[in-house]
Amino acid sequence: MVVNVVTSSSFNHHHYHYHNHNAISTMSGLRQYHSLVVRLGLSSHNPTVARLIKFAALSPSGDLSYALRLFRLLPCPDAFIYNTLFLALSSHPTPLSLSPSRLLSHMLHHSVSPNHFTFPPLLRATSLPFGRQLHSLIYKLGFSSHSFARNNLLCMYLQSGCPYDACKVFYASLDCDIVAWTTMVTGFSKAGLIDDARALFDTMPERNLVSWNAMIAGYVQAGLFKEALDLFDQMQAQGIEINKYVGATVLSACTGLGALEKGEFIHTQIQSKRIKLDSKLATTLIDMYCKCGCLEKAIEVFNSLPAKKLSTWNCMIGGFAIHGRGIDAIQLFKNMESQGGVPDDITFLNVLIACAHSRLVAEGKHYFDYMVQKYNMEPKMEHYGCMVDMLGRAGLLKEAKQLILEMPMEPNADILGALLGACKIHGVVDLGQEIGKRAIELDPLNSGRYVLLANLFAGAGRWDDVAEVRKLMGDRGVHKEAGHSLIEMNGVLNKFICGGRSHPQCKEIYNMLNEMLERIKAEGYVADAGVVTHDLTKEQKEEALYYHSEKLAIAFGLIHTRAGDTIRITKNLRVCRDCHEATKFVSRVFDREIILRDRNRFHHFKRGDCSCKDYW
DNA sequence: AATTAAGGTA
Repeated sequence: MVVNVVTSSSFNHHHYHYHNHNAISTMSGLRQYHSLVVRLGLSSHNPTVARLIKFAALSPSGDLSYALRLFRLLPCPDAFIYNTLFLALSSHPTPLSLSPSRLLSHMLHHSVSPNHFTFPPLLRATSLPFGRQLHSLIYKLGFSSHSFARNNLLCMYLQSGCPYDACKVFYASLDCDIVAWTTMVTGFSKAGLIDDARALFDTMPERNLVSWNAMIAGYVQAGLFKEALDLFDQMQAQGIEINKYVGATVLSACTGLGALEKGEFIHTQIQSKRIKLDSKLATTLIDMYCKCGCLEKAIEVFNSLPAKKLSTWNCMIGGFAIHGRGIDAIQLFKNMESQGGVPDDITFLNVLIACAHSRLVAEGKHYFDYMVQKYNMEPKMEHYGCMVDMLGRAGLLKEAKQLILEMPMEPNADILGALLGACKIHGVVDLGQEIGKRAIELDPLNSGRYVLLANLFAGAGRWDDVAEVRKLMGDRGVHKEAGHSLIEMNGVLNKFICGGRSHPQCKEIYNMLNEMLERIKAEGYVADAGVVTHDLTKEQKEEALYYHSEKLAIAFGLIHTRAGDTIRITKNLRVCRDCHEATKFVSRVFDREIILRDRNRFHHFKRGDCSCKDYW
């Protein structure tokens, strides 16, 4: 743009002409415009410079340091400009040289009065203790009943871990709006006060889709998936329809439970309402299909996406990994690279998990080196953990131990736990004892390592050591996590615990279970009493095994399906070897495909075999 | 001249 002679009378004309037809869209455009502004002698003209600051400070393609330079050149910046900078500070991820409190001091020192656009972004840019000073300033300046200021004040206290202070503000105000209520519900949930969140939710004077989603998401984040789905059902019963946020929230609840039917129902609603699959929703949907055992459906959704973000690739690679389809995971990784995708540490973690679960040791080693060589990435603790798991499971215990010694960081309990798990699989008691004790000391409240160590001793017949581990657990008040299995049938979730008798169809289920056991025994199944470590008689051990929650769930599944059908079960812990054997027999004898999700991965049982090839 | 509450992957 060329400007020749500009007289004061023609100036406004030129200025607004530019303004209307040449919106700033890049930093280089902004620089050009800035030089024009300088030549026009407008560098101190607040409304003009404000436009520049706004773009530089807030646009994703902006440059905050440039905005600050422009600001410092202004002799008398106005409230709008300060507010714009507060907004920028509140949305900037990294801490800057300019703190919100210094900027506010500057503003007050220059006698610029805050207005009702000042405090909301300022509160979001700060935390305690400065937040308290803002609180009193808001009162002094008379903004305490301004809903935007108050709502952001609540947010500030809640995000600073002070729900009590938020409560004081909240309950002192008689005219809280729906945003304030919803903010409190979210804040309580995030503070772990899920019951208080629900109590607030139940007493809200009005609710909208955002409030419903906040409460449902609170349950999901607390791991209370069943409660999340129940609340969603209530929401739908009131005729409220989903949007993409609620869709994503509820899908992740389905994922947590392995509730495929419900997940499919949500997918159908998303389609019928023509909700666009943005990257978050798509990732959630793919993850739901992966973790509910429907890998083919996940692939279908994945392939239907016109553009794939890194998170989407990661999710799909992870899906192949947990289903034991290591080769497919690697192939997908290669496809991603060939399409110009750049992997991150999660991508590599998923590739390594895929290798570990599919006994692809050479490939795993290759990708572990490759992430360093090709992408210059530093393997994190999790990557080492995965390598230790992979090597250990494959029986390469010495290599696994060596890797732990060579790691640049101190191994944490997860790393040692992975090696302990390998010792358990391969019956290596001495190393397992040493590693197990260290793992337990590092993370004494995790029950899993005690159980693993006790089982390792039990396998070697070292009952005194078993008793010692159990006593240690008892003394520390650590309890073995109770196992349970879930199976969804006609939209109803059925939960079974070991030896449980509370199901309405209890009698039928136990009859079926006994019939099932008789038939598979006739086909050669023998109970593996070695996995039960209590000091019981052989009969008692078998009893305990026979009524494991997954066997109850399978019996229930057999009642409600026919030959050729698929039974899907979600278990919260790892499946035991005995149940794994029994399930193989059931798949053949009763001609069912049984898809079992355990804590770590999927097992697809078909015609007497499992997809994990007994490697898990 | 402009603000606030809700979602996913590891």
